[in-house]
Amino acid sequence: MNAFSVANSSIPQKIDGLDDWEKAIIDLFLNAANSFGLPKSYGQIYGLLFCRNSPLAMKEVMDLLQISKGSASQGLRALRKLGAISSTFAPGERKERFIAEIRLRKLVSGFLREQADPHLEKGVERLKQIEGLLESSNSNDSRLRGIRRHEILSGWHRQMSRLLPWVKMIVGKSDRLPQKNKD
Amino acid sequence: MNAFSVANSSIPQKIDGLDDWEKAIIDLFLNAANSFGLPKSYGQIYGLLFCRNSPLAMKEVMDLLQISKGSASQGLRALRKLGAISSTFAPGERKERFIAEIRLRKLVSGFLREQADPHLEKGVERLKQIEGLLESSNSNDSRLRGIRRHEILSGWHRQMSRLLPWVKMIVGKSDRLPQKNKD
DNA sequence: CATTTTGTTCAAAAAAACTTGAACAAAGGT
DNA sequence: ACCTTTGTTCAAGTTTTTTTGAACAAAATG
Repeated sequence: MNAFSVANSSIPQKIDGLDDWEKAIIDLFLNAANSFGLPKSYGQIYGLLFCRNSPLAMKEVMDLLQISKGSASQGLRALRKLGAISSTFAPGERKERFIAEIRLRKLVSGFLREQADPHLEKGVERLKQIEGLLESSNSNDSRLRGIRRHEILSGWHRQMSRLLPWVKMIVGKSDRLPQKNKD
Repeated sequence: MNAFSVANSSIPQKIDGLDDWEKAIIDLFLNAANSFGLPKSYGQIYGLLFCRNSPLAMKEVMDLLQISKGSASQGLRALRKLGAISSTFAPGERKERFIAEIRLRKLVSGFLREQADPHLEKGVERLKQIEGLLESSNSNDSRLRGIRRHEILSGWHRQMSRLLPWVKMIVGKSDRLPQKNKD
């Protein structure tokens, strides 16, 4: 190993203030966000905070990920609403600093609260609307079909309403990581 | 009620071969598909089939929903892959006819099989990739952070792998509809 | 074999979603 | 009061996804 080996291409790491493994994790969350129907930038932001021990300010997020003010602002706000990140104000400082929530149970329940629960509520309205349309239906065989379908949808709605609380409870109930018990 | 009342605007129904309640249900599934990250047209197609007792051919789907050949073809194929619809060939006929799967358990498990399971598999690869990057990391405090994060992600992966089978089992396990026991 | 029916594919058009950056507001500091 | 820092909002620009329809293939029919 001579002095040149440090410049060797096999040791890339930390080009833009991000380690290679951090980039990989950020990319992982970018893809995950996508599959959850969230904007890619939300995934990047969460991924970055997930990697870090200390809270980051919005400016740092913008610079490290090279995303715009608007994306950073909206992403951070949305993630906080989801309960995926939380913010702290360092004493004396004016700027808000963000940190990732890493408890899976919290992440899942936040996601379900923001995404699934509203749908269940809107579902109730929808069902009522369909009932209404069935009332004012000339009573032919179509109406009976409609009533059947309404029953099926009501059943689904009931089942989903039962399932979600279970999911929220089950995830994270199991053993925590065996290794170090730092918390 | 005189002869004019049948033309009254308060009795809309069945403009394009679809009853009002059917349009409402189709719209419901359109929105649902959207929230599941599927194209709207998939929702419409499923919604239409959900409403009907007898199987529909692709042409009928196209005409009733006023969507293109391409959308209908791709939508029907994708929905069948998801297990959300099944197809039959009427005896003697050449054309395929489609019918909706209405058992929630089947719908959920099909969706998870197609959407969630692949992600879990890709997750294993990702985790290995990150391990790799951590190997070739100069052992500073960043490396330790990386190892921690890798552990956390592994834990999440394990938990999700455990959760999904539960969800598949739980949904639909409960009572079927109380009313008529026609099946 | 020519024709009709049924269905697939895929490049281009249309629509939807996401990101950007400039304009604006609020809160300190000097 | 003025400047700087921090953050929000939103119209316009960019990217991604979805839809369309024309070209193609396969199978039955006369």
